[in-house]
Amino acid sequence: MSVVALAKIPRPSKAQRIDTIVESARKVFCASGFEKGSIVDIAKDAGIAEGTIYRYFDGKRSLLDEVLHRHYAVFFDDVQQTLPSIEGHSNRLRYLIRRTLLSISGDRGICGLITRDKRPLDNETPSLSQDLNRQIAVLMADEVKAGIKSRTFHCNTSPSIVCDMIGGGLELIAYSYMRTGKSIDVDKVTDSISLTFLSGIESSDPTTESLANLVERLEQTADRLDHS
Amino acid sequence: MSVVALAKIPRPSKAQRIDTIVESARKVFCASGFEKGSIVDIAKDAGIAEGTIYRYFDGKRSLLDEVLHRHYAVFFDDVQQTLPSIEGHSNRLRYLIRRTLLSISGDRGICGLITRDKRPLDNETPSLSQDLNRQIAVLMADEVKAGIKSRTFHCNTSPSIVCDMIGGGLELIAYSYMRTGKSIDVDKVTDSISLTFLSGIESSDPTTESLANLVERLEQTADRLDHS
Amino acid sequence: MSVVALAKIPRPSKAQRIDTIVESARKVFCASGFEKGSIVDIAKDAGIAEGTIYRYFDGKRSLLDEVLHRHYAVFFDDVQQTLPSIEGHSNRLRYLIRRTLLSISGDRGICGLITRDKRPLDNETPSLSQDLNRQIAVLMADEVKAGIKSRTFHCNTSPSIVCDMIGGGLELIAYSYMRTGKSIDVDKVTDSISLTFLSGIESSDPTTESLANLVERLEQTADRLDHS
Amino acid sequence: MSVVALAKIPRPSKAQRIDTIVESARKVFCASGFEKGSIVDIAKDAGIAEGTIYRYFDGKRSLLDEVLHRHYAVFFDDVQQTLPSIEGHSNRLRYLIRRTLLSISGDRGICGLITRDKRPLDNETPSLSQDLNRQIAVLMADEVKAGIKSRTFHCNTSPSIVCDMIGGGLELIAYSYMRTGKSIDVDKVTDSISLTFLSGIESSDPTTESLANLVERLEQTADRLDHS
DNA sequence: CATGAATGAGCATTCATTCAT
DNA sequence: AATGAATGAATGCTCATTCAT
Repeated sequence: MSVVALAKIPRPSKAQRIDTIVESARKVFCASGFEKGSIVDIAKDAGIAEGTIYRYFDGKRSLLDEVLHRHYAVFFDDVQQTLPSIEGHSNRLRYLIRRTLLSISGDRGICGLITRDKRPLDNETPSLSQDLNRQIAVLMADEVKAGIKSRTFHCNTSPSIVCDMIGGGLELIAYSYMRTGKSIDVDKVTDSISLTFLSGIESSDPTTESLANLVERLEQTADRLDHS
Repeated sequence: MSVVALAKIPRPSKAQRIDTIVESARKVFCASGFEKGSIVDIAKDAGIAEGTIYRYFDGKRSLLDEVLHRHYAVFFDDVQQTLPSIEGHSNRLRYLIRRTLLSISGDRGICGLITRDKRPLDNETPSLSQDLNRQIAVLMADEVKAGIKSRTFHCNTSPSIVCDMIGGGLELIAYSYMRTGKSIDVDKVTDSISLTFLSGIESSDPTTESLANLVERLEQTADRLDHS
Repeated sequence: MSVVALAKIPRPSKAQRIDTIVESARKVFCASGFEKGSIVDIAKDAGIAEGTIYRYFDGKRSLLDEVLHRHYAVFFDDVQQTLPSIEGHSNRLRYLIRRTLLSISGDRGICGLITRDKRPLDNETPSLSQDLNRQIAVLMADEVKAGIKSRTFHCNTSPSIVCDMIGGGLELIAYSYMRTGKSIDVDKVTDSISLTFLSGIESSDPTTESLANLVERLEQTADRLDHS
Repeated sequence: MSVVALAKIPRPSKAQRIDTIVESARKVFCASGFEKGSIVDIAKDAGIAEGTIYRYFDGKRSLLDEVLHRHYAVFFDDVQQTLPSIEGHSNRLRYLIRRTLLSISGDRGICGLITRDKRPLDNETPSLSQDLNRQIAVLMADEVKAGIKSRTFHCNTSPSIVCDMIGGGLELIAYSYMRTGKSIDVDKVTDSISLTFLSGIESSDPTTESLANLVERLEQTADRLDHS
């Protein structure tokens, strides 16, 4: 190893340091949660002194914010670039669901962190995670509202409740994933959720029934023509 | 003061003691959350010494478990007595949703507690609350499965995902209730949720309609052919 | 040693505990000052755990307050009982000076503590010591004011400034005592201070003297004239 | 941009650097006190790195010393030039008092610093401020001693105690100024202090009494001569 | 010379749990 | 059985000082 090579690593750049710290924070918070994850542990994991962390972050909470921010940033960048290119409110909702599921299944650790530390309620500074989760919900709600306006969706239900059901469902699926570790079949789950809130689960709704009947009559007519 | 009068209160029975403690724990945990609610506060509220609590409970976590257990017991007693008397899987699901909403809106305090301390994940002893929430989910899932079997519901979706959506939706509504304090219109929300997962949000599909038209035209043609 | 005797010591009473803690706090604060004196040191000196201190005191500052309070309590009890029995404003001022000097020379440790931690200026909760020092100043100022009213003292000077001079002088003497450890001759210093602010340091004014001489010569002349 | 222009500022001289640092230290210490004022803040204010400070000063305490030293230097330069030109020990003492009061009221910031951080006692390196205050005391004490020698002052009191009273009084007035912000009427306070230690506060001092008596007897003698 | 990142000891405070009484 | 005093480990955070660059 040449002297030059040695000289190249000794002091990581500011960005590298921050990356190291955030990554260690992510690991520790994911493993122990925000409350139980200690600064000492993060410093140890990063191989630095506790004080160093405070050079880059105002405190524990700021660290958590950065960890979450980085996680969500990827998600929102992707969504903002992709969403406009999708036609149809149903399809766009499908995409949002699928993208969220991918995010969940792609980073089991942080998913657990978000899953646990989501509810502050009394904390002065609410965690970043709820804001971002809320943004996803808003994206979905906007889609539903637009869908209702364009008559794609009927207005028998409240958009916010539909989104609560989608969002809450995704959350529980995420949580189940966290606990069991059983991998998520993204496409299947996306289909299942989409189908449920699009068409419901009732088998005997009028439309479907009449469609079935019509098909049956069509077949009979075809048969008649065939045999004529 | 007579001896009899003295003898009447002197030592509360074991059950009474436990009741006192659990009730105080409920109050404190609801007010401050599990982490921030301290044993000292509970003991003070119960008018006893801290040590006494440890005679009846293994530790803080056990106390929480008992608080939650009692809360859910009322719920499940009610459900077990009412559910069998309701006909139709849709109606039974509706009942479960409505009953859960009532439980949420009826005890804002404990709802907040459950809402916050739901996710342990790494704690040795996982909170009781998830088990009980899970039981509600199981009740719902059973209903959906039975509905599919009896052809009331179609099988294009997964029962567990439907239940995740219902349960998750209820959770988010509960959380929103906790944060805003805005009272829940139980019947309206029940309708909205039921409609969503039963019939979906899609208007009658244009495709289905044109298909009907097409069939009609085919039929007319067939008729004409028939009668020619 | 009997069993009974053994049983008598094991758990010190609440008052004893507090005494132990306050005494240790006094020692530590006197030795290191308030800022540098640590709770750990106090606990160690008292032979107890840090947490125990917090059972009896709200925090570090409360401990200091108690230490100072106890110190001043003796002083003020004494003053309140003695002051009314002394006649004459000069004598009462003398007593206050002397009593303060006794307090200073009698407890070199706490004198240093007060001497050092007297000036908060920006702290939210000002230390108790200034309040109490202020009380002494008020006692003295009241005496001076009453003296002026009764024409014992002339009104060419401001009572508050006289008291500042007495109080400030005592403080510097205390500080000097702290640094050198040289014992204070209480009576001599009392005399010196009293003389200074009562009569000042100017020699009988030459003008006054020559006037006296002149008068004497006039008298002698008068005598001679008389007897002639 | 020419090379010359660049070359003109690039490296401040050692003296300039020190000046910058000391001035920033003065600002920070005055604003936050010695303990709470941090090296980082000083470095930021000076627009340099923390490490640079340590190239010019041994540590935080040295910085404080230099700040105080410079403050007192102006004072002592002035005093040394003015004092010799004043006749009479009383007048010289008056001047010293007045000059000190001017110093106090002229720089409220550093006055607070001195007022607060005056008493180290156990610190390895005692603050410079006491030494300098002591020098003022020495100047005053010299004056008093000389006054006693020349019979201007009587020797019933100790010079050091008189100076303690003057110095301590000035200190308390300074502290009061710091706390209230109420401007000091330099001339009035000077008069008040001077009057007090020169003539005392007793209205009926023996000299005055005997003078009154002498005058009375003089009048009586004159009367007798008149009537003889 | 100057930098400023890194250090790491130090501190006040909290609280679930234990155990002597 | 009940008490509640005592424990002491654990935590987030500060900052004077050092030293590699």
